[in-house]
Amino acid sequence: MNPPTPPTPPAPPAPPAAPARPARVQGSTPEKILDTAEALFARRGFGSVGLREVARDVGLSKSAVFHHFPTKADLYHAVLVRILGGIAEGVLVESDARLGPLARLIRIFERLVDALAESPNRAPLLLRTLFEDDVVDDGMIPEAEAMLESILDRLRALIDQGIGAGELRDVPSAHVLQSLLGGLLFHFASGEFGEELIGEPTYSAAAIRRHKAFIVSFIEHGLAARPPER
Amino acid sequence: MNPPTPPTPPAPPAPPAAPARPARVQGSTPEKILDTAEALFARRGFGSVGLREVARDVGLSKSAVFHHFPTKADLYHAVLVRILGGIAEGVLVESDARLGPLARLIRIFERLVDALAESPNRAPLLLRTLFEDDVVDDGMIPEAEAMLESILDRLRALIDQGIGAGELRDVPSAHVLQSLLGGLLFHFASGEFGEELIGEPTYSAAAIRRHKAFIVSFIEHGLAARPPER
DNA sequence: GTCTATAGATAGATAGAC
DNA sequence: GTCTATCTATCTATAGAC
Repeated sequence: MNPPTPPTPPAPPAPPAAPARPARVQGSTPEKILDTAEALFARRGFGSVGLREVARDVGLSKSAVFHHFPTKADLYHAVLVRILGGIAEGVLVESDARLGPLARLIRIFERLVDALAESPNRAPLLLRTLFEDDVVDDGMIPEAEAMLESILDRLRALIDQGIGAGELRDVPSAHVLQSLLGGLLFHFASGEFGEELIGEPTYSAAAIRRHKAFIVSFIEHGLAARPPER
Repeated sequence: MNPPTPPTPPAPPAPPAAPARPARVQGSTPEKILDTAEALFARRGFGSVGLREVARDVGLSKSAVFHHFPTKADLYHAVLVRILGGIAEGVLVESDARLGPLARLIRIFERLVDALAESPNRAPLLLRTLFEDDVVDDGMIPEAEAMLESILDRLRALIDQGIGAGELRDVPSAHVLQSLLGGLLFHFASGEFGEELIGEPTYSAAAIRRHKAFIVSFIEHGLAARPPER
């Protein structure tokens, strides 16, 4: 628990000269605040996180945090928008037009899995946001809502195209998308419960690979009109 | 902010004589508190609900609430245990032994959908509990954890039996169960977001029917070794 | 069993010095 | 841009009268 660290032992408030460990919290002060707040909001939700704790973890006073983000809601929204941006990046990219809707859908969901696996904060925060009425649904964050909508529209359009092209069974696309997202997010958001259930760390390479395979398998077996060629 | 509170307002705290509407909040005082807290916790989570609000909605003082439930965590746990009991009831019942594992699995999931549809609080509270580390995972509520485990064990055993009997494809049962639960819960927990996406009230008879059909369809097409006979 | 009163801590947010 | 000090409101929880 206490490695010697001979060169400069008794220096807990390290001067900003040599960052001993290349910790995650780097970059500008707003970025540091966003990183810290993202982790806390993802773990415990909007209401259960105090700005006192955020400020302490960043190494600032509460007032400094308020200087960068005028309200707690603003901070949450900034965190959310940053995460949605990272996810939209992987989803909204134009895919190879030579592929059919089914193949494109599979590719996009593979990218979605990768995007969610990139940080253990993304899925929990997104899942919370989608079903916590308080924070998002008050219509106060058009930016985040527009980003979310564009992602969902893209996915739903692909499903509808697949149905139209006869590649997918005639399913209620919105309903399927909703439940597919639920299963997708829940895996990465289920924390200790999920790890206990599946018996390995949620974000291990093996679990991510298995989850991607599950999502693809669901699309191929549960949605595709014809079973995959093997 | 300060309504005068005349002697007898329009009578919000209806006397227990004639229940004008057969409202949900009836029964003993602890039951009333549980009903109220359940709705609030489901909507906003543990940390964002104050006992002040619970007490106000019940029509009691905070102290009266504390008399029945010594701590806020105790109240949450009581709510959780009651919900898990209602769900386990539908899941742990012995099913017809003449049916194969696949048919039994489908029946149990149909009952699970019904159990979650019974109250709009069940799925949100359960979903929250499963991925909020704070409330449940501290190992302080063996009762709820044991109930949850028995439900999950039952479902997972059925999947494994189905695989063993050749009725289901050889899938990682825990992983599939996790994602299936995620999709199942998320539909009923997604609130305004879900209603906007699928375009109808989540708990409407049509949406419930559609969700049940989706779950069954997923099992039949995505898990069963052979496609269903039509 | 329910109440008022209160304790002690913390919440989000602001003022103003530096 | 960061700080200390402070504001007001609320938090969980307790004490004690009735």
